[in-house]
Amino acid sequence: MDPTDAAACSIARTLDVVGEKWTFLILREVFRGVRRFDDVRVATGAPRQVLSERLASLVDRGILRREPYREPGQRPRHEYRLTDRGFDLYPILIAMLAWGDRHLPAPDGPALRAAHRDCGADVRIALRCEAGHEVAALRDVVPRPGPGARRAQTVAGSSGSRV
Amino acid sequence: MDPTDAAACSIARTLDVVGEKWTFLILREVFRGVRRFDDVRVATGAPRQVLSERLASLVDRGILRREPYREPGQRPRHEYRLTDRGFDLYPILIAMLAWGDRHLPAPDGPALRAAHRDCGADVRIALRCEAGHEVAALRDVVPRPGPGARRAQTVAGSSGSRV
DNA sequence: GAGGCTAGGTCTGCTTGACAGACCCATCAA
DNA sequence: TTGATGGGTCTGTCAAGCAGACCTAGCCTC
Repeated sequence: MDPTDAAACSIARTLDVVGEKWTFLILREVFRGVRRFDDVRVATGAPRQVLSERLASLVDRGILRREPYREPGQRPRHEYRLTDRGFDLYPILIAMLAWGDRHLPAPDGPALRAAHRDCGADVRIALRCEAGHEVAALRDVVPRPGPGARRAQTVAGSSGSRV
Repeated sequence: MDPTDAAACSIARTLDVVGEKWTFLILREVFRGVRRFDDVRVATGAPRQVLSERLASLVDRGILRREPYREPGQRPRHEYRLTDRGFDLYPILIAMLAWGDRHLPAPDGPALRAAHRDCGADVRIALRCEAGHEVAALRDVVPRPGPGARRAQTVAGSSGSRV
């Protein structure tokens, strides 16, 4: 895949929207229900300017929406909530959580879990193909060119043997 | 979660390792079987200095390993291969691929697919809890504090109603 | 009305990383 | 020896991050 194809690659497009640390940390907080500017700022450690800009960008791109609210005795304020489109980013965060839990475990165990609402057990990523098969091993997932690929190149051909 | 807890959060730890665009793009290429410095450079468009530094960092952190090889008539070279630890990052990329396919589709369709080796069908992320339940909706995944959380705070308590 | 408080935003100057382009070094073949 | 080149490093410029300070607007109290 050369940069021409990279433009058609969904991973690259996703990265254009969320491919940096602060954005992911903000999404983590919003997923957890932390929605106010200063709460997010304290939780993530993001500088105000960075946070302000990222929140605006996420709203622009339809991932978050600003919801006005007002507590008695205070001025009107806004909180940030996920759109459906934003909610669909959750698997990325769950996958990151899983990788970190497994490969970079914290001494006291994780601070955050993703749990199944009904039974409370931890939620994990599973892989399934559209024909309905369980894909048990990551090595059973292979990259293939899709319809938007521009060259007739074999994906794994150019650098020798398989992954 | 304040920055103290953030240090125990697996998402943040994962982001410390892979939380930026170039790293993900490099991983995409290596997952696809593109392993040589210049091939990765051309495919990702990364400047040499960035690529060199990121590759070294991924090797340092045990995600990639450098494998020497030598083609007849050429000097010794290295290619970059995934470690098992690196391979476990695949679900993150698959989740990104899915999000991009769905929310930012390319006009000609995706350039890259993740396919099931045995049957060729597209692989997708599914969610399952450790008690064995299928988690059909993302909204059935709820954040919970884990054992490493430092405060007795309720996760969703501080900003009002649920996500 | 004035004054105080503060949530969220903006500004300034400094630091750090990205980036383009150039250069460098080591290994091979002729 | 020379020439080619893969992978790396260097230099100067630009852009973003960052700390700290400042600003504005809406509310309340006096």
